[in-house]
Amino acid sequence: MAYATIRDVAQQAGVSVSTVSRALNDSGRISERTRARINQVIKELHYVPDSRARSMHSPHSRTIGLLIPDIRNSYFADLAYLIQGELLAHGFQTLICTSTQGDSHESRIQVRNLLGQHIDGAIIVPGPRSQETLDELTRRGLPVVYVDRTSGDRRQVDGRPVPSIDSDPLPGLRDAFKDLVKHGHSRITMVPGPLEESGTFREREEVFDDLLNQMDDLQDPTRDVACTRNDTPSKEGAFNPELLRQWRNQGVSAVIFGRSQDAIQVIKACQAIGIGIGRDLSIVTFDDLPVFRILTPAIATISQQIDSMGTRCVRMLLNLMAGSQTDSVRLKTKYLHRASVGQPPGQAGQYP
Amino acid sequence: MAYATIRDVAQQAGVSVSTVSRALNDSGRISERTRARINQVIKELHYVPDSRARSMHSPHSRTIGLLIPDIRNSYFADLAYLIQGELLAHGFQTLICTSTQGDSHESRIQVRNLLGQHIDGAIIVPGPRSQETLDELTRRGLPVVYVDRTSGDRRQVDGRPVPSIDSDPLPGLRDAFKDLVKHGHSRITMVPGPLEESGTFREREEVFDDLLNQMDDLQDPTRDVACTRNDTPSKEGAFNPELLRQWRNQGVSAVIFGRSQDAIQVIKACQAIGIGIGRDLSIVTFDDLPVFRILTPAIATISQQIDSMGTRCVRMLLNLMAGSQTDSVRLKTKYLHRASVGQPPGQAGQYP
DNA sequence: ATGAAAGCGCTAACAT
DNA sequence: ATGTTAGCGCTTTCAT
Repeated sequence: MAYATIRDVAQQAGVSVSTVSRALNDSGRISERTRARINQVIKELHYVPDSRARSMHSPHSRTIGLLIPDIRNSYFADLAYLIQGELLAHGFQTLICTSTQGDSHESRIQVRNLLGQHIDGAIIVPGPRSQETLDELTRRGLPVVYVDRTSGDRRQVDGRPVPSIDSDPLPGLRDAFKDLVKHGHSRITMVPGPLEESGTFREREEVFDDLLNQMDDLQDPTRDVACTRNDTPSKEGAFNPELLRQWRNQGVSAVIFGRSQDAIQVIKACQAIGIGIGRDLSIVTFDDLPVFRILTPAIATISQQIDSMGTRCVRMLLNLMAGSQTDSVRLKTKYLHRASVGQPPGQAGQYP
Repeated sequence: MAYATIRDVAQQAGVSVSTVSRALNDSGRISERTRARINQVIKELHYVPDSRARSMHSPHSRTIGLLIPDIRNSYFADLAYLIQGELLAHGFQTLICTSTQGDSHESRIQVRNLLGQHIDGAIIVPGPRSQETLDELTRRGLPVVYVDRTSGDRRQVDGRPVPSIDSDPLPGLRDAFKDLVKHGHSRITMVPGPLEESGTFREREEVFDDLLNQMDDLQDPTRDVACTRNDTPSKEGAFNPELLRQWRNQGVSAVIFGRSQDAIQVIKACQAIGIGIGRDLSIVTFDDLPVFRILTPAIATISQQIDSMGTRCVRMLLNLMAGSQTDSVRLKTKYLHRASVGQPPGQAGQYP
């Protein structure tokens, strides 16, 4: 139960604590003999240096905080996995904090905990909590990197913006659009995701709107769609079972989802009431989760380069901690066509 | 960048450090006036007490280590989520450590890190690493609970066994068996999962074998299956694409998976080569992941009560930390029939 | 009710 | 090459 201390080791080895400390850190000169003796004792006593006491001297705790909305989402789980691995490779520990999306009380506690640990930096997926609590972190000039989402134009105490790494929805969204049009869809709508939660969802919606407008001159029918969207009862931007009926009434034949959870909801709902995905309704969603590949039909996705997101954000943070200026990064999204995109109903046989 | 210290607060408030400390801990008597003044200064300075320095006095760090094999597995992600939430509710921080399953070097580092943090206890999903590294934790008499799997009959330094909470495969497996037989299957096999990784998989296999033997008197055909299994080239127990051909040759019409990953592999493989699940091949798998509900056909599962597993293991650990004897717990598994279980090919129309 | 002083486990000057 | 001494930020006697 009782942890052995450096003093126990010193005593047992018949040397002073500082000698043991030196042996621990390879600092200063030590005779091979005493070093061997000390290591011997360390083994015997199963001594492990107390990293807390250790970190009180250096300004570094070699611990990075990772704040993610919900680890149960496989997208974030992947991200966490990658980040923890990368950090470990650089000798840092990761303190993963997941908080229930909405619960600002809980997230406040989490942030407090992080701060209390005197973390060296933080990697954050900004959620709705951001504005309220994140200042607590950035205020002190703690190196922080935003991942997957940006969060307005938050600035650190020194006036520098918090660098972020996220993905540019345009390339993927554009190609998704093209693919849908190619398949004959003219009434396309979007379920962006909870708009109030992150600017990411808002941006996806805006880009979608822009694309619609650009198509305007070429594809008259899509015009209607823009109107369609305003009638949407889910102002929040998340999916809502009511939407299915509405789409049917308005002749919407394709939907793009800004958030995988919503897509999954729709897939379930469609299965329940017998709407054939890829036939009655074509869908595309952001985030290329493993699930989407094994569903029948497979779901077309707009993939974010999650691997490089994970590794690069760590690099960015380490850069920041080293004091160098670090710019925000946008990764390209990539559209992956799959069978969930088919022709609109009533056009069967028209197109290969 | 610089964190405010208790001294800064004391100075600013014009009191001594000990007074501030008292205000922080609600210990001792303090006049309302100074307390208010101190809290005021704390706010102004954004002071957060250093939990490391704090925990050096009490023998408690109020931090629990959580060791899980792979956070990307939604089953473990769920578990981690539940556990972290429950611990937070009890005022504990969770240090989540995920390590690549096989990498014993990495897991050793992780364990070192945990130990260095002077964690108050640990919740562990024992993996292959167990035997080698877990002793490091239990040896000191650190309160440890095993979750989801047991790990041989490891004992702590005081001779007490490490309590574990896992699930009894029998109820679910028995019902799965019944259901398969009811649907007319007589050649059933199992892919238990990586046997060397955990006794859990071995147990599932053994229970499966027992069930086969029990059926022996009643159902002659299942006898063949027992033989089938021994020919299996994957001694490790994990799925292997070769198996599909083999099953076809041997007339295996139903497979039970001890591990969801293997089931997912098979589903993919079947899709690729056009084997119809629930028609050509019936499958059942452990772990009722969300994926299995939305696949078509939906996959029959043997569900573990993950929610109570998550909350109860925390209770067990807290109990242990409080010094009380704690027994191991086995939760019941439950079979959930879904469309992935149909009749064997060639018997269509025979059974409703 | 508050302050002074000792000490938690460790590191980092200073000695020697 | 090793020991002594002072802290790191905090809690906790023991005084006052």
